[in-house]
Amino acid sequence: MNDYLIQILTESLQQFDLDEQPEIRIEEPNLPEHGDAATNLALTLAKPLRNNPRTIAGQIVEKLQYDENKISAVEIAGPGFINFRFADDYLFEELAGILEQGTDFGKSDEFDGRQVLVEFVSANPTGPLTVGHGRNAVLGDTVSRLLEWTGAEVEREYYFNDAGRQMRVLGESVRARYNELLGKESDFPEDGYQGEYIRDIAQSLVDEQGEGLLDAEDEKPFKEKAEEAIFADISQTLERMGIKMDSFFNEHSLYEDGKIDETVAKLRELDLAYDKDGAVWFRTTKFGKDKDTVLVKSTGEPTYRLPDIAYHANKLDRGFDLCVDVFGADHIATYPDVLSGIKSLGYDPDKVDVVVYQFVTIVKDGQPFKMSTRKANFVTLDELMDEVGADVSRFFFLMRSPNTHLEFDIARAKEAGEKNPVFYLQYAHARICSVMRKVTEEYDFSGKADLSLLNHPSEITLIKTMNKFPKVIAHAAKSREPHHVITYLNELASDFTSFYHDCRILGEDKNIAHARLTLAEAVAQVLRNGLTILGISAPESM
RNA sequence: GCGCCCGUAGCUCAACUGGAUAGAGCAAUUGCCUUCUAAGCAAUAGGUUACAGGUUCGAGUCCUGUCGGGCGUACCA
Repeated sequence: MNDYLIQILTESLQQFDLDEQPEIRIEEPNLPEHGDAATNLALTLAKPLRNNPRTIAGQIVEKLQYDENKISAVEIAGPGFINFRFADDYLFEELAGILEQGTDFGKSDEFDGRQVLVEFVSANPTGPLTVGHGRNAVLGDTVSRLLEWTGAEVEREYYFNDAGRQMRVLGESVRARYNELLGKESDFPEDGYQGEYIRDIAQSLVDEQGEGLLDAEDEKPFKEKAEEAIFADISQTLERMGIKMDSFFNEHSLYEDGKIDETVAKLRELDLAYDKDGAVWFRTTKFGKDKDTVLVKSTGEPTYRLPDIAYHANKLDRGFDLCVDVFGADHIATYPDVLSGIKSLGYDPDKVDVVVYQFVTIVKDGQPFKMSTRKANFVTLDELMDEVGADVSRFFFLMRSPNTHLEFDIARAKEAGEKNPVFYLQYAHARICSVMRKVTEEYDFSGKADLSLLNHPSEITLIKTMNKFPKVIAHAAKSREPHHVITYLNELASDFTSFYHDCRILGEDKNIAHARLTLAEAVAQVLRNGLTILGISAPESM
């Protein structure tokens, strides 16, 4: 419809002597009196044409030729908006289209054929995933789903590093617990991981190896065991949330294939890297920073920035058209350096895009809950799902814009009723399924329903709301903001329940019942498609 | 100090990226179950969009400044 409006408006614009074609934007008015679609075209033309917007709007409308099967009215309103009203026939056609498209309704070709890598979670295996990782994981997965719905081919990747200091400390922590379990002296590392899971891992080592590791040369066997156990745990947690990674990328491989050294060498060639005080520095002052940044410490160990640059170069080498990174606001500082780095190396930084999300605050018993992985004072994702389930968890992580702090009120999420917004959507779906079951017992429909019988305001509103779905998905995908889908589904569910209360199906005349049932089926389809994108189930009964 | 993000109803948050009278949910008040799920519907109340300027036909949205909050600002990730 948008394309059609733009087309007829463009034709009408030919009456003017314009230097360049203005961009025509169609928007949806927030008041129903203002029609179904509107354009501010006349307002933007006021300046170049040096005329009053209302006069221009009049001239545009005067010459406008439109199909009355699609548009029933065109009005000029306010300062010079042109408002369009859709014809009912057009709406009925669209409604029939929704059912024809079925599980594909909402898909578009916005990102058609593009190869996209979405990197997310990327937590080092030092402990169970926490609620903070949860937001990351669900955002990454849902952004992936959105991109898939808009035509992209998506690979989900998990980036990790099992070679750094964190992992060494992890190994030492396990070793200390292991010794402890065997009644030996242990010096638990000062900044060690204190969680109970460390003891469990140590215990399994005792079970498997007995005292065999007491005189191990270093922490390596402990580290390896921990990594294995923790990764198994992480994968299981992700699976529970409906997340399946396509690839795991170990930072270590960048050292093995020489990419780290290569990156430094290239930066040196460009005079963007230099030695000072035994370290290698990245000339970030060239990119507008007030300080240069260390790439390789004097110990010879790179800082995280260097592998990050090499890793992104690697992603682009693999031929992806777009690389999306999902990370928390605390990592934002490295992002400009990575972009500067890959740009210097000759890659297109526009192909890298970042979803930054703000922190999650868990509210337990009305009190904010401070978390720290090392001190083992956290809420794990598994604990969260034990409490509220995967559907509710996903929904809560997605319902806010990534850019805003997320307050996760466990008590509220646990209420299976009114206060919990997830159920509102699922309930609407379950209700439709229930009606469908009952109606098909009572009636015997054959052929297609006569949709022109739908003329109640609630019915018309519902159809219009459904028609917005593909646009919402495309917008959410482009902006990488899944919360738009939730906002939309709430509106749809709300419009449906109004319809449900205003218009009965069971007990009505057969033809009306058939038309309304068809409408309800379409709503169920859209709800299902939307929930599928969010990774939330659509139960048939509750 | 500097950089990034944010400040919208009592609370948690939207607002199609500059459009018309700023919207939902929760909490509050009031109606509605012998009829397809009341996990619901309808209605009322709640606002100087932190503050002060500016840009223009038009600002919650853009620019400047002030105040308040979060996160960075490590040879930690």
